[in-house]
Amino acid sequence: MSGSCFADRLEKHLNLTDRERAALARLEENQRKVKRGAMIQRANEPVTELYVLRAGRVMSYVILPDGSRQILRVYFAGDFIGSASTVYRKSPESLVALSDSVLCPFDKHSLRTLLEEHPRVAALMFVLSQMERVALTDRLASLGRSSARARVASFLLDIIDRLRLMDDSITNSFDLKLTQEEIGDAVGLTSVHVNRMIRQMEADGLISRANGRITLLDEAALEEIGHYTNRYTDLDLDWLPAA
Amino acid sequence: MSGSCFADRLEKHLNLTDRERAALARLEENQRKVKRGAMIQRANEPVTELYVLRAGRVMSYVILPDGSRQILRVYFAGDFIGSASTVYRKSPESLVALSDSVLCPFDKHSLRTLLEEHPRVAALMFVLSQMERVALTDRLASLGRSSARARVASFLLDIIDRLRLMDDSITNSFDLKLTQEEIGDAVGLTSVHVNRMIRQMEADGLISRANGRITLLDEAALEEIGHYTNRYTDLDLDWLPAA
DNA sequence: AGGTTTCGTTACGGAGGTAAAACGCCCCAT
DNA sequence: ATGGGGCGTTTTACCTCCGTAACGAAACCT
Repeated sequence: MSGSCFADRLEKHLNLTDRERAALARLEENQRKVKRGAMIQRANEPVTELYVLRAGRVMSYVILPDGSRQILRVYFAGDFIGSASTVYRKSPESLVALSDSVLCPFDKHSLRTLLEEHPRVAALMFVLSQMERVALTDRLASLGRSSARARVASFLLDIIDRLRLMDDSITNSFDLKLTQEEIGDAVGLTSVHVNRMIRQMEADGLISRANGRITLLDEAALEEIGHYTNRYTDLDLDWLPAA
Repeated sequence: MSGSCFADRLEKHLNLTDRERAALARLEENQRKVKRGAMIQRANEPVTELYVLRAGRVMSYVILPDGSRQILRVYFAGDFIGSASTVYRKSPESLVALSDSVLCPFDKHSLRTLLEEHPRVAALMFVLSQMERVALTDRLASLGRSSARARVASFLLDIIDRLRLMDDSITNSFDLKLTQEEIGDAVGLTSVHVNRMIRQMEADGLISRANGRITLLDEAALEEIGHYTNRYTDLDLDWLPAA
């Protein structure tokens, strides 16, 4: 239990000092297991905790007053989740586990201690939230005007690129753990239409499916259809304060 | 020219020390005036600068390969813009001035110096980008499934709430500085439909218009229609490292 | 004044939503 | 193992909301 998956993730982008790595690993000392379907945070309820997601899958969403659900983001191991609760008294979104997961909870005041002792970590958190901001603007552009096909294509590509960021062993297939209705709630379509698009993409030889796993057969074509470009690479973090 | 509008903005939420205020004011020493319509950053081109927007209006957008434009956000005096360029080598979005504006540019390495000397500023920047992240998720929810009416209503409310955040003298009317086509590109509609919605809302007594200014007559009804709640208040920043 | 931009309005067509039902599949209880 | 039961998927028919294209009116520079 030595490693910190959060530290591992950050080290994809920059070098950490031993002290920083140790401080980040300390965030993952407490571990809480949750089962698939468990509510981790409920929108509009007070929260004080945030989490490193150590294993599993979690999604965030909001329910609009008309009852429709908008899935905001799917998180994977190594992601830093619930971070809006650092800023807001009440959680702006709900968090639910898509599969059995391991969370490492810590409260805002541990965060304070961490930031006081390791100023550079604050800059890292700024970088992470900028990356997430840009990812969200890409989703925004996708929801604004793109066709159903484009929405589904870019959604799938975004998922696989983020999985690859965490786990080098990912090739071109993954287990989504989302129903077609949930995909619809993520990209702003009904399950009926998501189904049409997926089956069409399958017929066109762009993807294939087998027992829950989706395989992307022609990513270049999907990128074309989805107006997608991977933004998770090509970072410039040289300006970060020296270790 | 003593004040710093960026510092003023931050002080709406928390107390700064004199040293911090001075350091932030230093970011605004260089000022560059740009005219309406001027391109400040172009998507996919290398950038090294970011800006405090001291006066005027700026919008960010992307152009999708099919030619459609998605306006991501409109910025006002006191906003911190182009901040994605701290993380990415190439700007993920374009920035253009909606009115004659005053920008205070500084490069990533000044930012580094600032963060090294004032660790708490890094935490502040984290907070700002979390706030923006949440605002974007609200827009995302609005674009996902909401009707044209809802999109326009929540867009107008978001604008006025952000104006109020900066300027207490704003009451219930503002000069949008956007054409109906631009509103459409922000909320994912055509100008034809934006026009239908605006005229309908005017007929319903929810808004009124006079020489470019829009007045929100019934904000409660607009909030209902747009599924909108103001997220710019009710922050919890007590956990921030002590000054 | 003259041209350009923005606003306003129309008719039509299409992409995607709605509703409903059948089908497959996994899981669990008997 | 086996037979439901429930969830997810697939399919159909119909309909609505919004986009497209086009044009005239108004507003706005210069």
